[in-house]
Amino acid sequence: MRYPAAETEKKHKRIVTQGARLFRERGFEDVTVGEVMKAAGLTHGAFYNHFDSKEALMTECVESLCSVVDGFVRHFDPSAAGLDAYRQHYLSPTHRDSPGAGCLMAAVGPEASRDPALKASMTTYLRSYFETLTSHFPWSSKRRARSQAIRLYASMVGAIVLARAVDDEDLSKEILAEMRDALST
Amino acid sequence: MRYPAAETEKKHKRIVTQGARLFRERGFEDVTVGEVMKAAGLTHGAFYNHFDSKEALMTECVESLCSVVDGFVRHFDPSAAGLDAYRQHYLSPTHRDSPGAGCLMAAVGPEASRDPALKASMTTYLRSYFETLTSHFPWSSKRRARSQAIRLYASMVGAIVLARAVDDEDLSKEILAEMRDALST
DNA sequence: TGTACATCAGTGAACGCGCGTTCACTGATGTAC
DNA sequence: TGTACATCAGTGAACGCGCGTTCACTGATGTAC
Repeated sequence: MRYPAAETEKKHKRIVTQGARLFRERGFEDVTVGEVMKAAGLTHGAFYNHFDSKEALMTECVESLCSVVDGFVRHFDPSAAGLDAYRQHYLSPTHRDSPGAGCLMAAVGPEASRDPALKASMTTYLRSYFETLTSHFPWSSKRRARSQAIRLYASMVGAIVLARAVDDEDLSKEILAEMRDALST
Repeated sequence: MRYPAAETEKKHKRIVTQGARLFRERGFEDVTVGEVMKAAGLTHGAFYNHFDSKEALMTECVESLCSVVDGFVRHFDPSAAGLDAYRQHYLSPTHRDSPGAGCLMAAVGPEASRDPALKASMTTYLRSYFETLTSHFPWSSKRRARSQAIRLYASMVGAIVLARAVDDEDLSKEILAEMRDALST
């Protein structure tokens, strides 16, 4: 049947939102088109009215996260305290345990690296992330802002990857705590 | 036909070696049992004479890398210069471009986190890695050795993940260079 | 030492399943008159 | 305003393919005698 015209774009966005969540939770390959559509409240057959392929959905999900991340970072106060709060949040057990709502790079970085189309989107994502961090927070000097943003982000991504890969809560917390201490200096 | 008894163990090891390489290059899920067997010079049907399942091969591959990593790290001189050489190597474009021969955590950390059996193996792997680093290199003090090893390793993993996720050689090199500079202080 | 036979790792066809994708069909919406 | 009809996003069965896994078969090796 024909559906309300205004609903179509809403449904499209819901598919992207759910895809972005599921892909971060379980990886691009493990999540099926049917699962994403079900999470968006539709059946799998309608998928190809919105996207050319699963690959097209994957890249659109990555692209959609650029502005999400930008908005998220700008939520924090543009002060030293805000930067500290951002760091604390990134390195928290809450973030570690919520990959579906967390950092894209830490969740699917290696998998995305192997797919040329995703890699292109990830490049845009990372550039945008660096620029947001560099411009939003007060770094020790203008010249070193970008360097410090890159170092901070890379270190935090590594810490979350390690903390998530580990079975032992104490070891996992130790890793997060070490990185929090290292970066708060 | 019956095969020379001494060959069986050699073939088993070849399967594990090729699996460990392919899984790091392309991820656990994307690599097929047939591909691993072909790389080991056998056909896929013989696989189940060596392993109960693909999952069993995956965990054995991770376990096999514990001693490989230990041997690799101990190749470096147990001095400040040796530690520096290790850092330089880890953060080199060569390592970035050779995931199949490189760091397991940077190659498949997020994917391994989602599989309980792999996660258990990864925990052993990471513990062993930390212990090797802590005991082999001369850190500023005995008390801070473990802290510094954890911080170093997590930071380097993050840098490689980011450097690999990026399409642009300049940006990728910038990330590696930033982390080299940050850690050589 | 020589002969007969049991063993068992390796082979490749086949199975079952789940995935991405396609397609004929549906029927409320929006439009033409 | 009311009526007839074309539209097109959504549905769910179906297709084709590749994967992990199974299995009947092979035949050189190792053993029994």
